[in-house]
Amino acid sequence: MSTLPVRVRFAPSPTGYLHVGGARTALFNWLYARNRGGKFILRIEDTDEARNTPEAMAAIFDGLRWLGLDWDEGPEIGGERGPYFQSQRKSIYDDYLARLTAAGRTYEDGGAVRFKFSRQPINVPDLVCGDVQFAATEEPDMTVRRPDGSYIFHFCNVVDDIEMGITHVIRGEDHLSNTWKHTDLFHAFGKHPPRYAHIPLILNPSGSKMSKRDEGAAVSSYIQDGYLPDAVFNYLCLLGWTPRAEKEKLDRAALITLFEVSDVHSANARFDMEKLKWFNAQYLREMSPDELLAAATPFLKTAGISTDASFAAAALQSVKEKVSLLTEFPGWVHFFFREDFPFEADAVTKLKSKPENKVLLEAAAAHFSTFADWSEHGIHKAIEEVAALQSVKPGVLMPLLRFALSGQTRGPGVTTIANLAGK
RNA sequence: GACCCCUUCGUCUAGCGGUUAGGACACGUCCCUUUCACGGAUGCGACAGGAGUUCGAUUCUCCUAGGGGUCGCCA
Repeated sequence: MSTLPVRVRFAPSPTGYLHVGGARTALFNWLYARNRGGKFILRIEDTDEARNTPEAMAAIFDGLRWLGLDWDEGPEIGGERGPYFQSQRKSIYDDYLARLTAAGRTYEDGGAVRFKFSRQPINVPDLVCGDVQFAATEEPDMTVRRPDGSYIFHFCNVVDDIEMGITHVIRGEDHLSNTWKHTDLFHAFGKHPPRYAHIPLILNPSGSKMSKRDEGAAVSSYIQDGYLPDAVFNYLCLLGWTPRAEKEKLDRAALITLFEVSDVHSANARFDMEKLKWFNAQYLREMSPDELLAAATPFLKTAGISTDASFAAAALQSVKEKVSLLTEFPGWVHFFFREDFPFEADAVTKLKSKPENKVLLEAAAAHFSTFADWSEHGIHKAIEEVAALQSVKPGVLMPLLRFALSGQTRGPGVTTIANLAGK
């Protein structure tokens, strides 16, 4: 048994946005490397100059970093086997092409260079799909270099995997049908192909491939929509893989320990935003007040709410089990931070229709103004006293007070609101 | 069209010849409760179809159907 140190790579092309499927591929590669004590390499496949954009490049880096997928070799990090941009590796490709030509495996065709397939049956052993047999091909020989001297994906991909010492290729199943071509190339170079693991695709809720128009296709959308990286990380793991554990909510350390690439399924999985939201809510709830304040502040700021107030962290805590996304916080806590908060129109009409409500509120206000013990306990006691004086149950007073204090019919406990808002 | 992968509740899945087919999300009901939630309990709900192998198929084989993917001088 070979015990080569594991070297895996994520090789995106900077031509659009970071696709959630790509992120999941990166995630599985990362998990595998971390589980095996190997290296996770980031390689940018930017051979198609016309389609590359700086924005797409930034989206890849930002998305991976947001998810906590740090790379051991690659852009901005460096490494022994660089450069890690294919656009900077032309001389290496030239060299490999020369070898192929010396072996009599290429020919020119209209200025382009084609690779002569072996036209033998090819077996692709796959850690996920098992042995996949491909009959001798009848496809036309594959172009590896364009007339302008630039190289084609399949060629660069194989050359780089050889040069970078990649031991395991974990990638989307959409590449499975082309893998025999890569195997043929490896053989032509006199190399053994790496171990392959083709992971299932992520489908949209209607069962077709996720595309830019589908909700949640871009990793950036999760950042914007108020998801937590740990929640997305956890959920993505569960799409195509079931950790051998009693529960589904698992932290990174546990996921690394449990990860086993041969446990990955071979069937495609549909994306379920509701379940992701559930995970997000779970992770939100276990955040400390400081962590939550830090995470939610940008979203509150966007809504025009400053979190400088000393009670900001406590205000967020008071509603954290009511929300699933960071973007929902402003709608739940805005009244803590401003004097002119809006009142729900329907509720205003409904409450005003009962004249006794006015009497009750005025009585409460009068009583509160004389009350000294402004703690949750003290406030609760005061409310009970007012209720007793007015001969109603405290439960009648609570909704009125909540509405007067917050303008809403939902929210934290009345005593909590009153206490945080201050006398 | 050819080739490749896949097929268990609505969704993600457990299962690796004998199970009352289990769990999670969602949904229904009940409890808790000053609202909204959380939480707890409970319910609804699946082996695509057909042959074969076997004492016995969700599980193994084949066929059909369906879904997805690949067949570029895109990656």
